[in-house]
Parts: sequence; structure tokens; C-alpha cells
Amino acid sequence: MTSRWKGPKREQRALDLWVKLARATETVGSMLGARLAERGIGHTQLGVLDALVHLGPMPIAELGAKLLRSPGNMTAAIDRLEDQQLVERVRDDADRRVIRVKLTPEGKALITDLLPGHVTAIAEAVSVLTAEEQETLASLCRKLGLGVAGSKRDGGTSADKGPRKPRRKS
Amino acid sequence: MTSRWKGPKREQRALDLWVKLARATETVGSMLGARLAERGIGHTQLGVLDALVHLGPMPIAELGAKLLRSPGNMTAAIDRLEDQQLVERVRDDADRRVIRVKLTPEGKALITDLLPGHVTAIAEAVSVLTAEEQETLASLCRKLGLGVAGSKRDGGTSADKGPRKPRRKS
DNA sequence: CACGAATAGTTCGATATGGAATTATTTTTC
DNA sequence: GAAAAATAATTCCATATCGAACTATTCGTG
Repeated sequence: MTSRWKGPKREQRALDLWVKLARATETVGSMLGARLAERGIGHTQLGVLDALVHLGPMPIAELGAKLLRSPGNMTAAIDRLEDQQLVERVRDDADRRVIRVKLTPEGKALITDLLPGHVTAIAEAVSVLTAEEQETLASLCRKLGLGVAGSKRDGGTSADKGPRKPRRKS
Repeated sequence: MTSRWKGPKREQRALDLWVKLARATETVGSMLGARLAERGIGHTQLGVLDALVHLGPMPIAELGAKLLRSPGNMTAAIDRLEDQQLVERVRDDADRRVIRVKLTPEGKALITDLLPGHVTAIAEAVSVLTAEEQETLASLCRKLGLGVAGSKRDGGTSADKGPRKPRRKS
């Protein structure tokens, strides 16, 4: 989008970068997504299963923080996993507000079965780049991601934090 | 997701790259999305308005091809733009199957007003990288995107093309 | 020229996602 | 210790997105 921007070179460069970055991510992402869809799970659900198998049962909020997803989204994602009997919700006795999400044997079996192929697919997708290029790309992405996320935390020009969301027409 | 993968180095590298690429894109994308949301439009809708203002009225299918979106998605996106009176549908007389999407004066005003700030936001977001880094990143993303998209076109191991979508449990 | 294939859009059902309001349960503060 | 503030999760609403089925129209071929 927004091709041929007739602004300063600095903006042309930024725009060009953003278009290519978004395209590449979307292309790889939808390819991986197609694989996962065959097993009936999405990116976020994979993330949940992966976190659970590697780190053990954990509260929903913690999963949300790790995967950068909203609470409502996590509830929905876990609902679907629960529908498929891949995870179960376990109320925490110490703090009864929290619910720990736990892999079922089926869930564990699925993620164990799925991960190797998923990683292989990623490796294949990025194999158009040399090892060195991959490392360069990863490093630049890291810098970019951290930079943007960091400046988002404090870079605001207005110092207040009150809710100021204009409600769109119903 | 899928941190600490204990596979071959090649896969570790690929996984690390994918995680960082996806994160960076998502971070920048949601930041830009927040800006656009204040004006009531999403990424795809911006893409539509942008294409129309730069290239003139065009059929829905053409927009879909440019923006890599499904037909159904385009219909929905244009519905919303039409609700806001930013575009209008014009039936083509020569070929009555096609509908040309056309900017309204309001739509033209909005996109004209919106683009400069959008590009500035992108430039700010990527400003953590030097000009050279931006160019390197863009070039690697281009190579990656083209490589994956290209191999997707022919890389299939099975030569048939029949519909073989296993229907998930309703 | 009629019929079947192709093409443009839409509709429908499902998942994905965020944000605001709500409920339940702590924790904090006076 | 009770009211207030904070926190965990859910619910509700709107948008986003895809794929498959469907409708309308055009094209291609015998």
C-alpha cells in the first residue's frame, strides 16, 4: 500500500521498509497458518500449547502477557482449546481469581506431534536466506521491535493517561 | 512462541528469526493500527483508499489482488467504507459482473488528510534503525517474501488440485 | 446460438482480535 | 475490619479475515 510516496527520502525509505516487512511476515504467517489450520488450531492457540508444554500450567493472564494478546482474546482462544479437549481450566485454590490452564494428555500429544513439523516448515520458509542473512534479519527485527515497543511506553507527547477513546458511530 | 527449541542449529536460527520478525511486524502494525482506528479505518481499508487515490477507480477483484485479501474480505471492507460514505460502488456497463469502487469527495479528503501523518508515523517507528539498516532490512524482507510466495506457487509435492479440505468438527 | 466453463461479487459460517463493561476475588488503606 | 483500589477472568460488541457455496454475467466452443 501507499506506493510511490512523494515525500522526503527518509519517509520513502521507511514506507518501503514497512511495506516489505508486512508483506514478508504476512506471507510466511499465512503459509504457516494454513498448516496449522489443518489441525484445527491458530497461531495464538499454538502459542498457548507451546507455552504450556515448555513451562507447565499457568494463569490465563500470564499467557496473555507472553503472547501479547488481550484478556478477551485469551478467554476465547482457551475456550476453543477446551472445546477440543486440548487444555483444561483449573481454579487456583490459593487465589481464587486465577485459573490455571493445563494441558490434557491429548493436548500434550498434539503439540508434541505438531511442533517438529511446524519448525521444519519455518526453516523451509526462511531457507531462501543464507544463515548469515537470517541472523542479520533477526537482529534488525529485534532492534526494531524493541525500539518501537520501548518508545510506545513513554514516548507519548501528552502526559495524562485518561481514557480518551472517541466512540465511532454505532 | 516456541522458545528454546532443541533441534538442529538451522532450525533454531529459523525459529528465532520467525519469532522476531512476527513480533516486530505486530508491534509496528498495532501501533499504526491504533492511529488509524481513531479515524475509524483499518489496514485493509487504508489500502483501498490509498490504491484508489493513487490509481483511480478499480474493480473489487483488482483491489483484492493488490492487497492480498480474499473476495469475501474485500466485500466486507468496502461495505464498511461505503457505510462511512468514503467510497461508492459503480456497476460497470461494459461488463456487468464487475463493480468499480470509486472514492467519494469525503473519501478523497480523508485519505489525503490521513496519509502524511501515517507515513510520518511509520518513519518514526522505524527510526530506531539507521538508513542503512532500514535498507538492509527491507531488502532481506523482500527476498524472503518473494522466496516464500514463489515456492508456494509450485512447490507442492502433489500434482493434483482438487479440493481436499478436511472439515473440522462443527 | 446454446450450453458449459470461467469470472466478479456476495453471502454465510467460523475463527481471530481488541476494547469496554462486568463479576469475583484479593489487597490496601485508613 | 470495612470501604476502596487493584487484579483475574469473562462477557459483549464490533471489526477483520478466510474459505466455501452461491448468484449473476460473460466467454468459448461445437
